[in-house]
Amino acid sequence: MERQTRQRDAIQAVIESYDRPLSPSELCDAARERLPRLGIATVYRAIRDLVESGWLRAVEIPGAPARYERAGKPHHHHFLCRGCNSLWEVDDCLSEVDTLAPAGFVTEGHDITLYGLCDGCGSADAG
Amino acid sequence: MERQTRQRDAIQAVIESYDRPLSPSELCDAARERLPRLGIATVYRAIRDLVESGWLRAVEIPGAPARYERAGKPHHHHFLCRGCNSLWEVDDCLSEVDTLAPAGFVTEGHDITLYGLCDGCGSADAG
DNA sequence: TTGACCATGATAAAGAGTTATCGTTAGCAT
DNA sequence: ATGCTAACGATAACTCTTTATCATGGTCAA
Repeated sequence: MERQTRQRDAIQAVIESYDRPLSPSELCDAARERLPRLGIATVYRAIRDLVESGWLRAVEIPGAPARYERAGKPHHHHFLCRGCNSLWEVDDCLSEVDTLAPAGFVTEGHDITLYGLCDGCGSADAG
Repeated sequence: MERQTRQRDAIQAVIESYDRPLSPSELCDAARERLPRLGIATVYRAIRDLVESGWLRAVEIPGAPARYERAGKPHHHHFLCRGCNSLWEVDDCLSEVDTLAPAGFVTEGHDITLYGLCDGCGSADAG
């Protein structure tokens, strides 16, 4: 990533403006509000370069394509809404999870994913 | 699944004999030790039917194809080894995780996946 | 034992996500 | 302003997993 283009400006601006991780297609759709002709390949290229440079971080989720969020945030986890399929941040973490592995196993990290309905979908569902 | 065949016998026996969830290809490879000509399509058909009947359960993992384990086990989580790529069971669970979601969110379940090196790979790595 | 028909095995095809291709556009140093 | 060339956009191709196809074989009731 040597040249700063309007496309990458838009992609980075979208990442900064959202408070939750975005999938490549979500990211593309959001950036197209500024640049309607933005191609999905450009989004993937930008993601690759931004992850490589340490600006962006991949968030892997069970049974779904990876989402991406701004790197450098404090340790946290995620909540996947089955209503709107969007991924939300959960600030807290139970650090004790790293002690759960059997004896002899070396735990290097962990992922916690919560499932359910987000604020909006839970309200809509109940109404 | 109306007829009990040698193929399904072998597939179910493999599931019973392993103490960790298996991916379709792992399951196929293991069952081929008994039935060398076993086809991957047969494995997928058996998995579909066994999940449908409630005998087998899918385990979703971040960034990897689903694994399958015997249904009906007590609630537990998993450990993914980056050395041999196999998935292990972790018996304990911190039930407090269901309280982490933001206010207004409805938590219906959770997944915890630990990452690192299993007993065998950790020892091999260290040596 | 026989025979209907379900399951199998090999392989093609589907699907979804991601990457490569290539002619064109545009960022940036000069 | 000019020119080099990285980046773009459209789309084909690829990867990997999963499902469909269909002739053949095996199961199980009679």
